[in-house]
Amino acid sequence: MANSPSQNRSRSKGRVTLSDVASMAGVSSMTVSRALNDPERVSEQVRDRVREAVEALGYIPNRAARSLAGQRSYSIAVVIPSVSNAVFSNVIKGIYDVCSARGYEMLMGNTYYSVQQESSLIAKFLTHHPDGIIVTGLNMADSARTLLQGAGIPVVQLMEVGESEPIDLNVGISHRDAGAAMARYMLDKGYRHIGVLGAQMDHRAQRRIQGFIDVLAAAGRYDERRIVATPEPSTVRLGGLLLGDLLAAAPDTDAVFCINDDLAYGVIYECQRRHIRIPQQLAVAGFNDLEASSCINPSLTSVSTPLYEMGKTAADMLMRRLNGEHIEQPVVDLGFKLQARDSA
Amino acid sequence: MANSPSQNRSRSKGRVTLSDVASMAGVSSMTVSRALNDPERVSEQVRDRVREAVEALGYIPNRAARSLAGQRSYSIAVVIPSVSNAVFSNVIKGIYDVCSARGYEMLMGNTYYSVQQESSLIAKFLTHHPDGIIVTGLNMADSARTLLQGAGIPVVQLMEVGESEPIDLNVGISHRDAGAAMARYMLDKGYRHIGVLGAQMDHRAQRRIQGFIDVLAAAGRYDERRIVATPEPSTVRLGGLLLGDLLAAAPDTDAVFCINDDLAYGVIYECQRRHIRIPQQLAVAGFNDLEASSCINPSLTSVSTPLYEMGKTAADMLMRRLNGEHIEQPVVDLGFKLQARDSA
DNA sequence: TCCCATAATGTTAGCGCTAAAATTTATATC
DNA sequence: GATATAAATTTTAGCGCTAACATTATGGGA
Repeated sequence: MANSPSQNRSRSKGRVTLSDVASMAGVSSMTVSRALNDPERVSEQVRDRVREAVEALGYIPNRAARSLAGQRSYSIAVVIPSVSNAVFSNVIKGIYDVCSARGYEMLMGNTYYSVQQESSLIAKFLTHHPDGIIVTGLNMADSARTLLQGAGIPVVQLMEVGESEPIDLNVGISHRDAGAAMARYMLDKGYRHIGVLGAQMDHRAQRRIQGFIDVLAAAGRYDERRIVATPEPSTVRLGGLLLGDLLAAAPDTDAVFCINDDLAYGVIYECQRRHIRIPQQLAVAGFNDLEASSCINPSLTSVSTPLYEMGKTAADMLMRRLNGEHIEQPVVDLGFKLQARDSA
Repeated sequence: MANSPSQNRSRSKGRVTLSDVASMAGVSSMTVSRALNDPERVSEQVRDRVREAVEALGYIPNRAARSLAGQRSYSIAVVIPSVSNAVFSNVIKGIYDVCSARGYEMLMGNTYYSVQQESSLIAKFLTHHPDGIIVTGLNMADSARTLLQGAGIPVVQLMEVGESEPIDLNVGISHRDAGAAMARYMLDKGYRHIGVLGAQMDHRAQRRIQGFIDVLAAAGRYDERRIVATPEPSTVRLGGLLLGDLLAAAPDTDAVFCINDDLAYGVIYECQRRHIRIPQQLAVAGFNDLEASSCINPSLTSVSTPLYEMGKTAADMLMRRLNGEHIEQPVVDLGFKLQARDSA
């Protein structure tokens, strides 16, 4: 009972602390700290005694104390539109794999595609004083941009490149180019009455459509009636509904570019129900090339985007910056690949 | 220059602190703390002066210091198999919505379906001294269980109920019952040569299969050849491959229960390629009732599970516990619904 | 008038850890 | 063996905040 920690009326919850470990191991608490965080700098025998004491006492380090004393949090903040979106869950995995391997924690938050939410989320996250922050996209509220610029930590803007000057680091693809590439592909294949289906029109989706439309217009094939877009969240069901709208407005449409694969699946299912043959009567293309796109019937022509790599690259750049390395190339365009399949 | 903060050689990074705000507002730092965290207890004029000073200085609170001084972290840890799984992303959204509304941060980590990873993740998270923790499932390594029991914080075990005694709180559904319900449904519909396709056989998937098989066996309809399972991660493509294996082993199979909807989609696509008519030649059922299941052709019979509600309920229970409320019902079974559609 | 309750604010001390400087101990060099 | 050098460890002093207690104003009611 004599050596039970903190029987006094202090504020402590009676947790086992570094100094408990230290007195058990017969060294100073600083030595224990080093034995745990920088073992090289401690003699082997001390290291062993510390390890024993840690195990015997069930010591769990306190990160809040560590952050406060060390003036860094060993965490990075990740601000994305929505975790429950297959696109972002792949990106997150890339970030996660790098961060967890380096001992960094991830603070994750959803903006639900709202710039206001994004700003308040960033403000909230900065109270953790993360060592770095990854945000989605290049366009954000001025308030958010100001916060990030003043935070004094590395910032990675993820998903898109080329639309505007990044705050700091930037990894992604050119959504405008990707949209343009798809338009050229469809024109090359001989389609002339080409429609576009869009939902949850975030900045990237808008850029894809813009790139697509610009090419159509340059070829004299732009027809406003064939652009069907809604701010609603994108779902498979919605793809079918939007196809209905498109065909009602422009029945002679012979090809349709869906702003993402989910919509395209919905379009394919709707065509099956309407007995519209793909691609003979209607060509269909998607975007992101999700796993199912190569399995569906007909297999879906889509734009393959390096989602996992984007996350991984963003986190890698952040880690290198945190290690004090110079980043020779602050903007990285990872490129895309048009995956031609049976649907178009 | 006299009032610029921390020009000395201290360890501070020159951040704006509470006492900077305090001296600008002409009050003590404790009063600023109260003005920010418990505004009711501070006079209106002081509140205003503090707010002005905060804005003028761009003060950002330091959560590490707050956690350390307050002996709580205002964060909850969430341990799930994989964020990049549609099932869990729905659950996460439920947790996230509750937590962020209450000012709690979420620490999220992936176990990638490994109990070892789960244990080390839990150990890592406990260093943050989260105010509560949500983990997936009832079965975990003994070491993890011991850690959680000793952590002295509320624990919610999520996704499944009824298999064993929970550590603390428990929200989910009975996967065994759900599997059994599906088996009974198929038997009622007259199918007699029923197969099962499984992948990424976590504890829940195993329970679903077990419940399914038990009912088949009781009806004298269990045939080992028709159980095709793999530990590989579940994908749409894999569904098609497993169907091939099943039909090779037992060509007279007339119905198949897929352990999740992704596999079922793959089965449907493969049947389309093989010109197997669903449900006439082969009935197909899935599990989880993802959004696309009602849109695919034929629409997929599945078991609808309250994913978002599970997350929300788990977080709610945690919050109530953290507010000191008594939880009269520590185990909550949210139930499931067999969604009969055209595929079976 | 005094007394006591209540509200508003201030003071003190310390949460558990680590940076930096100070000290001790081991090792190499002549 | 003395000296210089490096390695291992300890000491000191906070990091920025809040719990707990102390103090000071404010307002009735006797």
